[in-house]
Amino acid sequence: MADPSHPLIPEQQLAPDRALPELEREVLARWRQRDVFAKSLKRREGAPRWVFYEGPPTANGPPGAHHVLSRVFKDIYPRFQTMRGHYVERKGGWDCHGLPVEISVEQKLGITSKGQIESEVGIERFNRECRESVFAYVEEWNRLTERIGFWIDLDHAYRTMDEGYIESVWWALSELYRKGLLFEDHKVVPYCYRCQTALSSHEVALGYREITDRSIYVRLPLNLKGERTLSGTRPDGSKVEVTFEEGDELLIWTTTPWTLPGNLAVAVGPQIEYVRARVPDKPRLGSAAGRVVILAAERVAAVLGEGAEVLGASFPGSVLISAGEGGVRGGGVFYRGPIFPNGTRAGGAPVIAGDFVSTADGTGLVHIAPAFGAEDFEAARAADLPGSGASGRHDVLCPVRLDGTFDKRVSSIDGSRRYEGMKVRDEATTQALIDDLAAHDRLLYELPYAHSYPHCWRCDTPLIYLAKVSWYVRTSAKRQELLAANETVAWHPEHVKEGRFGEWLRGNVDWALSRERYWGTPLPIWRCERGHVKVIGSFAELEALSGTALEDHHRPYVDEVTFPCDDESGRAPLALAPGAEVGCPVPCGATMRRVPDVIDVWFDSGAMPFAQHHARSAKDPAFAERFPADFICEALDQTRGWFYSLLAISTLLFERAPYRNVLCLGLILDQEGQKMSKSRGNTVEPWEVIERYGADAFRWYLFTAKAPWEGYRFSIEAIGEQVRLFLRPLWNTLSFYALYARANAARLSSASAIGERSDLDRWILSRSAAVAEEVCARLESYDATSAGRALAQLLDDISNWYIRRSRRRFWDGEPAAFATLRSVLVIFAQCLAPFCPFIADELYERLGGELESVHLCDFPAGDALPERDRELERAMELVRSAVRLGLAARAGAKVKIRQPLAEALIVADPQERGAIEPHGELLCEELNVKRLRFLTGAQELGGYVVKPNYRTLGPRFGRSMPAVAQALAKLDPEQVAAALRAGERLAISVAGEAHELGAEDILLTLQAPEGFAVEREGARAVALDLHIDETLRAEGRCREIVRAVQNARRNAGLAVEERIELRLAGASELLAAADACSEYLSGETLALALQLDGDAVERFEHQEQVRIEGLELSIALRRAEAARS
RNA sequence: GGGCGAUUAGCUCAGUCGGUUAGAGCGCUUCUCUGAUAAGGAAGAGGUCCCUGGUUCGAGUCCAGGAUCGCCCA
Repeated sequence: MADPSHPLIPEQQLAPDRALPELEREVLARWRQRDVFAKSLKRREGAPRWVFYEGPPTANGPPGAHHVLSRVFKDIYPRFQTMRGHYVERKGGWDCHGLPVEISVEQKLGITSKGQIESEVGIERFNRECRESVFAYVEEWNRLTERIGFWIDLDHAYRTMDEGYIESVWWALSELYRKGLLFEDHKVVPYCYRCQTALSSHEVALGYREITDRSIYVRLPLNLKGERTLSGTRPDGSKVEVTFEEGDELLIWTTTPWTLPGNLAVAVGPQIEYVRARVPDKPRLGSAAGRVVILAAERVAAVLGEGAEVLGASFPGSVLISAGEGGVRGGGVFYRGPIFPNGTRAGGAPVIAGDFVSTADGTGLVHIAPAFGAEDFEAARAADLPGSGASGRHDVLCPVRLDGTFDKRVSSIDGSRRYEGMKVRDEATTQALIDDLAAHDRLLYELPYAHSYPHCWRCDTPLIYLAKVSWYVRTSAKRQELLAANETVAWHPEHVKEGRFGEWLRGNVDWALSRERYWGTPLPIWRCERGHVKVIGSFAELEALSGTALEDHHRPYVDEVTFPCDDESGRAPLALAPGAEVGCPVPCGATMRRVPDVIDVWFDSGAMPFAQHHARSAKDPAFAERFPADFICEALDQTRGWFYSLLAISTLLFERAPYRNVLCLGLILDQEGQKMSKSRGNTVEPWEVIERYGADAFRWYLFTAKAPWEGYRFSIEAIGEQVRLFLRPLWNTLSFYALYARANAARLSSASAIGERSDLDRWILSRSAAVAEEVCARLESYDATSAGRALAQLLDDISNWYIRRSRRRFWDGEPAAFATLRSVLVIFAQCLAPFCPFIADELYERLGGELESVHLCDFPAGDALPERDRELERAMELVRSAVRLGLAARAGAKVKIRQPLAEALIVADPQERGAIEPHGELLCEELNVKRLRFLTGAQELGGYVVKPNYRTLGPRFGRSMPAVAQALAKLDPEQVAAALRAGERLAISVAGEAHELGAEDILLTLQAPEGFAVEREGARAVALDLHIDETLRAEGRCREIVRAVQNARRNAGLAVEERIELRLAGASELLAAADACSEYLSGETLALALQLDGDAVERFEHQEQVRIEGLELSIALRRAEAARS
């Protein structure tokens, strides 16, 4: 049995320059062969679950660097939690439905419009093509997933297009319907008339572009004979009276002239102040000069120019309002409508209230076309206008057809010309409308207007907003519940909770579910001609009703399933046809047909907690055991995507949040901070990174470069740097261990006892325990970044301090050193396992780990860790700081480290001295000095500077702090130092008052003197005695010679443990030095024979000439074995 | 236009509760060490902590306003 605390002799030497990608492929093969992932799960069967949900990607395109990002973060925490003793199932998933899939198929089939799908291709073939293309890249996804070490069960991945999945979604929808949370309504949606489809919000976001539209100011004459005086009240209670006259005009502004034929009303801000103003006589105001128009007081100057005459006092918008909830009011004004004939009755059109009206631009009066704007729609409906689809009505005035043309109702103002068939956003149409307004004296003027406007991201057609019928989930009714559920979630980063996500929930609107598309989960809603609705919750239910069993519930098959309506209410509700509310037979008996829409794909993925297990009940154990998730992780853009759809569905169905922790990831940008995109050509291909540097390097970079939600400035070089800084030194540490363990094989394998651990051993063991604890705590709180940085620090401690300082002991084959290094490396491998699963496993394997893989280990914690010795850790910190100072002092004095010096003077307080002194030998070696001398006072090394400790004194003295600082500056520093050292308190006087200061209130800093080999840091300093006597000089030379010989050995290609014969010749000073230390020299260089003479050294096969302190030295050496034979 | 986040050395990033000399790594220059290391050590150059104002004895840190960038939304 392999005890990690005992030395182990590796079977083979490890090349220091081992190619990591190749190593990783071997580790992968080992995992496969040993079935490690399955075993890691098996080991934890019956343990408490820690639940992970996979947010399903779509596999119809190749995976990119950002997918690697999310997949490695989806890997590290489940791996960690498994090591912590949890049972962490990881079921894969694929998002199959949706527009991106449809579009790739459209492109493949060479079609460009929705119409062609039905007329030329047919839904059956189209969906078959979709089904096939969904997994076009699934092989590459699988390959990459495995290669980056993302352990997830792809063999049992859920797929949103599977029959079982769809049935679960149907169940969810029928539940929502049962709870009254699924309903049908009009809604204004962004719409592409070329593609003839509504766009989802994130699609709209893709297409914003800066364009210049023609905006116009339009005058709408009041519908008024003579004059009329209206009174009103301001919010502050003051009364207002204003008289309108025949000929007064409402002034509106629009950037979309084509929406005017849909006009039903004008909205004003009830609390905005308006005025009657006379249009001045200016060229551009042309024919309107002298007219009286009504607009917001604030906008007069901007719209009419400086100096426009304002008639009378201003009045609040509420005065104007003529229609509101419940229909037409008593007061207010009307204007002559419709602006363009549009099939509605001519007469007075009302003024209504609009909260959204602003005076930032325009006139403060907004023309309202309910079918063409979401705000228009809401305002008109709130005012209960006919033609707004208001309560109980389904008569939204929408004189535009789905192909983006006006219908036959729309004509020119005088009725002379029909606009039917004209595309609404065509320039010719805009021109015709403007000409028409001008010809009828309605136009004030026109103004180019540059703004950001959404376009279809596929075909670049400017979008229009159009009222359409859609099915909704009534999420807004559960807003409080959604917010309460959000409260239970730990977000990483935290600000998402109250910020982006919280804001989104607070502004929650109902979830528009319908998509007029083909490849998606069909909406399970059937309706008869009389308007009765049935929502089907299972396939069996559908079969029972229709007698039809389907193998595939996608369109078009499901569209063909019909059944007689069994409604027994005796009423035909609305039937979508106005005025169709009539009686109905019992049972109704009319044919029920499916509503043709499919559902938003976000509903698919949001249903995954239960749908992935084909659950159709909250009590289904397969679901209930795995709900909610402990952890999910996706990019930040999922806030309104998956994060929301999961929360909404779970809250509405199960009244709780579906996840406990959410990790949000940022974007991957290129080096310049630009978004990566194929068109920019700045993408970094994952495979390139992996093949060059390996998956561990990629992972390590992503984990440790920065907080993952901040986004990455990513380049392949940045990953190379991580190899150089972390993975390579790590591998070399292992390689070092193997090298010396093998060189000392005989001694190590025969030694039964490890022997006593040195301070350094106990120090690195304590450090590794400290870091293991920290890594564990950080990973528990989803902070891989600082966990990884702590590990990097530990590696530095191991490799650049522990090993460097212990080289001699490794060289001598001291079992305690090997045992220590091995334990430390095993702990390191275990801590590193979730981060870099490949190299960690290789380390563990090479170190003779007890189990088949590091990934089957428990995370090192508690009794499994070496004992902490915090005092030792602290002492070593002080020692290393003294070393830093000493080395700096040497550099300052330009004395090489190889030259021994007699003495180092250490200034330290008694406590520090107590910590450093036991490690004096180490300090001497590192600084290459013979002795240490400790000084408690700084007298010999310059003086002290006394500074106030603002941290303690600031709160105490507040604004008299400067006086305190002044008082302290006046004291004699040496006396202060002496007094504090004696444990006395210090009396000072500030503004005539006496105060006492303790040691904690004073900072003593050393004043560094000029011209001495002294370095200081705070109150510590190290100085060096620079006097070099003959003994020291000879010793220094000897070390130079040793180094030269070692170089020669290396140049000769000798292995570290090979013995040599050595001959030196040259300057007598050097030979004398070599003679004086011949034992040391032979020992260091493994010379069995040493000859110092001026003889012909050319008899040995390797020789070289070097200069030491300007003196010549000839070195000749050969293998000792060669000499014997 | 609104919300969220970011802005610290040439580059990539730390910076705790506000505490008085703002750090690390990379890169650069010089030196040094080395029989594990593609490494290590020292010194140097390099900073308007985005700007302006405020709070405070004291602001990279807190507050307000602004700029720029990114994301989300209109």
